[in-house]
Amino acid sequence: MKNIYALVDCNNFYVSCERIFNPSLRKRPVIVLSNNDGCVVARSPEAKALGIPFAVPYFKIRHTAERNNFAVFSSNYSLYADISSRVMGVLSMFSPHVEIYSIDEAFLVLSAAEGGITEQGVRIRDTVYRWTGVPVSVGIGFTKTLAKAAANAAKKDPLTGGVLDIRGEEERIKCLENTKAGDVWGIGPAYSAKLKGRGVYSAADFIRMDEKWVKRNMTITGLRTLMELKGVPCIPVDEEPAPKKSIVSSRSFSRPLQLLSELEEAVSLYTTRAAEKLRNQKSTAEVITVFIMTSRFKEEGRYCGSLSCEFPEPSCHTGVMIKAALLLLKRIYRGGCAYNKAGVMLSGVRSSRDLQMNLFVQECDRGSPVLMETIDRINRSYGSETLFYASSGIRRGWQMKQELLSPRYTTRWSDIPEIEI
DNA sequence: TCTGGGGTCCTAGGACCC
DNA sequence: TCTGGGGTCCTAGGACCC
Repeated sequence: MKNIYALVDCNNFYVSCERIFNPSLRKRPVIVLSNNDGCVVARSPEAKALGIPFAVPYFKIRHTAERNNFAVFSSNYSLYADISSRVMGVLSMFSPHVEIYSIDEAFLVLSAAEGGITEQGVRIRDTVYRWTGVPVSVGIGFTKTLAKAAANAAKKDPLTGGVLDIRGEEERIKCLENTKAGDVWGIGPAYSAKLKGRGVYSAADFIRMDEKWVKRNMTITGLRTLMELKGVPCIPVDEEPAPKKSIVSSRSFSRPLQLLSELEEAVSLYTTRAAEKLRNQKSTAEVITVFIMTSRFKEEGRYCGSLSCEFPEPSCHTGVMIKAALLLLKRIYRGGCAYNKAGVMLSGVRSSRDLQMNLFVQECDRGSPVLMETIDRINRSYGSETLFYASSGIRRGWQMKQELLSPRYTTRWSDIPEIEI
C-alpha cells in the first residue's frame, strides 16, 4: 500500500509566536528581524500585503514600517523553540511517524483513519490552533515533495482553508500547473534559471522533462525531485534526527571590531557555544576552524581569514578548544581591519563512544570530562552562562543587537504573562 | 549608520595505493 | 607513435534547505 504523507507548516511562524501572548498584534502588520536586528525573517500577512519582501535589510524598509504602525521584534529563539516543541507534541498525536523537518515544519505519515484522510488534515489544523495558538497549513500527497507543494498551495489559496489533499490525479496536476518550478522543494535559484532557459516554468512543465537530461544537469537529487513530483517516493521520512557532522557557531557584531582582545572574547564565546552543541549530541570533534571577516558589503579593506588545526586527540572540552581557537585567531588576525563577523566551526565530528585517544597526550592537556559535565549541569539548572570562561569577556560591548526583544513568556519565570481578572 | 545563521548532499578532480 | 587498470580517500565548489 502507498504511504500517505502530510506536511504541516506553521504560517509565518515567528510572527504567530509573538501573537499568541500579545493579542493586540492581531490584524496589525508584524515583522520579526534576524540576529543583530539585520533582516526581515518573518512577516505577517498584513506586512506582506504592504510589499515587505523576505530577507530585506530592516534599514531599507524602516520608513514603511514606521509609517504603517508595524510591530517590529528581534528574534526570540527561546520563545520560538518552546512553541515549536508544543506544536510538534500535538502532531505526534496524529501519527507515530513524524519527521521534524525544521523549527516550523514536520512531515507525518498518515494511515487511513476514521472519517478519511483529508478530514484528518483538517483535524490537525484545528487541533494545533486550538491547543497552541499557531495557525498551520497542511499539504497531503503520495510523496514528501508533493505534500510540500500541496502545503504551499494551501497557504496561498484561501479557498482551501489551509488544507489541500492532492492524492487525486486531477488535483495533483492542477497543483503542479499552479506551482512555479523554482518553488518546488529541491529546485533553487540556479536550477530554476537553467530550467527557464529550456522553457520550463511550472512544476507541470518540469515533470515532462527528459529524465536523462535532469540527471545529467541536476544530479541524482534533481532526478529524485522529478520522480517525487510524478508520485514515486524517493525521499524517506527520517524520524531520528541524525547527529550533526559539523557544528558552526558564528555571529555578526553589533559594531565593527578592530582590537584583537575583543575578537578573542567573541571567538572564546563562539567556541564555548559550539562545544556545548557538540557535547549535547554526545560527540567529539577532530578539527577546529576559526574565521574572521570584514563586512561583505564594503569593498574597501576587505579581508577574510580562516585557519584550521587538528586537536591532538578528538575533544569536546571547551577549555582545550578555546586554547586552540585563540592560537588560530592570532595567526589570522590583521591589525587595522574592521571586523564585523567571526565564527568557529568544528568538524571531524564523531560519537564520543568510538573515541580514539592519543597515548602521548598528557592528562593535564586532555581536559577533565567531569568539569564539562558539571558546568553543563549547572548551566542547565540555573540558566546558560551561570558559569562561563573568563576569556569570553564580561561586558561584551560587541554582542549582537536585540533591541526589540519580546518577553520569554514561556521559558523565564519573570516573563510569565499576568492576567487581570 | 544599518545587510542572519546553520546545515546537507553531490560531483569532479587530484593524490595515492597496489 | 606507443605510456595499465582499478580502487579509495580527500577536498573544493556548487547546489539545495530552513
